[in-house]
Amino acid sequence: MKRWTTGQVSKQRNVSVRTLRYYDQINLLTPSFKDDNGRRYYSEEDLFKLEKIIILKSLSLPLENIRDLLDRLSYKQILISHHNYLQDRLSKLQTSISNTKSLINMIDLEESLSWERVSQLIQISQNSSKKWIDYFEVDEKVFLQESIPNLGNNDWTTHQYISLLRRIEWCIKHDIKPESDEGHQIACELIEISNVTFQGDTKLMEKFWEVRKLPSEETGLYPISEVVLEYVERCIANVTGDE
Amino acid sequence: MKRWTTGQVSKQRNVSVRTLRYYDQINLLTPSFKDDNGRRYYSEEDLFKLEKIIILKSLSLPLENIRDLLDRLSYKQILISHHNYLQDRLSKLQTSISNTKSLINMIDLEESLSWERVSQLIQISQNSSKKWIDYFEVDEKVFLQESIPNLGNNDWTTHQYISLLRRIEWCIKHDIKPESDEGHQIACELIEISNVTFQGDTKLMEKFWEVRKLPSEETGLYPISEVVLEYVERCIANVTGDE
DNA sequence: ATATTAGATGACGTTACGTAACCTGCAAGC
DNA sequence: GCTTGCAGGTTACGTAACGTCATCTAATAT
Repeated sequence: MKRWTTGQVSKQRNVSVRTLRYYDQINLLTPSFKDDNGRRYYSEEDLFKLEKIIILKSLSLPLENIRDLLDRLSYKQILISHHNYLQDRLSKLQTSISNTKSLINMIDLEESLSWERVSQLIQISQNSSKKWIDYFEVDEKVFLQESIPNLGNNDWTTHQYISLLRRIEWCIKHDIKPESDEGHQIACELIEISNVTFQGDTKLMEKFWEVRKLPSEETGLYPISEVVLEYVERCIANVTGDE
Repeated sequence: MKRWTTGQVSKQRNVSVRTLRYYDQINLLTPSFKDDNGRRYYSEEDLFKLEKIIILKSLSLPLENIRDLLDRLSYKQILISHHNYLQDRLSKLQTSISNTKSLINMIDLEESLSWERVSQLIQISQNSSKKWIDYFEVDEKVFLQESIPNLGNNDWTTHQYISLLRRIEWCIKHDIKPESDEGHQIACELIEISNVTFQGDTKLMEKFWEVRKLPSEETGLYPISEVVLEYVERCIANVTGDE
């Protein structure tokens, strides 16, 4: 049976020796064997445990909780929750990116930017209200989401739409034509989002846009005004007619 | 001229009152006006400054550096570097997700998973070697990258490829046929990556795959063995012949 | 024989605040 | 007039997850 010293584990797993000693100290990961001189030796099982710890830590749950959970969770459970977590961050990131792009565009267009605009856009991407525990209860839901991705409760699409709609409203207000560069960009992003959401299922997509036209009380979706819809259609018509 | 108290700013910008006092304390953001009683009052300019701070903080650069930089950077510069940062994180996140998915798949296939596999896949997505400064020097490069995305130095595609190649090698070693589900999945992901990279330019794509066949010394790319290439081609043939 | 490693321990430092204890000025209600 | 509550203030200590010395020991390399 092989055993590794702190230094070896440190290099292999890319954690500091100090960290390993710390984990020993707080009884999170005690090496399964100790020398007469107090040297730590880690077994293969210990390494697996460490791996678990690293993953759980990346869910940003505190070490104290990890200690309590570690033995009660299977590798698969951990990985799935990790996956949930990553997906969540992905969606938020994408919203952030889209907003940041909008801001940069606005600066280019306006030179100076109005205060409300900035604060509105930035505020959305802030607070990460979810706690780590949220990534666990889901269970089988993941696999469902994997086969029918990004529809319904997965909120990144929604955020994306809302962000785009804001931009469109802003364009309308500032009388920027759908034929302009900004209009072109909006169309492209809209198409991309639709593609991601419906994965090429054009029928489903059309149906979705039909639903969008209904008042929001009936659908529970973010309402879209007639003006915006018209604008969107003109944007897209402009692009698809292009080539 | 309007002025806001700590409490108002706190609510509006979603930072704690303590944070505002702290920023005052360390001379990062001193309100432009103070009461006889020591009450802080923030001007609109102060709020803009706070916004800058929040963005810079999200680049995870320490407050001390922010203090030194704050007045020397325009809003646009900050936003662009922020954008760079977000893009970087996005690419890493996507690699992480892909790796995590692979791991989950492996558990499903093998029930137990081999140690080396796990560690290999996880290690890639770790250390974020980049420092915040890296997001600044770039300047005009961003816009170039925006028009020709994901080619060359942008390393998320590379990571994706490498991760996929690892999976393929693993499949070959375990004698999993390209016609299997796993093979199908690999083909799908390959196609998706290619689409993202080349944005539908099939000619460029084919050329790229030709280049891939050359030995790596000449191209500087990650080398692909003949076996793998053949496997890939069989996977893809299998999918495109499908429907 | 000596120098260099690779390990160990103990103690203090760090960041960006949270939190508790306690004080102040002012408007509203009794 | 008095209390009460609230929104503001200060001072001071606490926190997480280690990083960073300083100092010590055992084993290996030259």
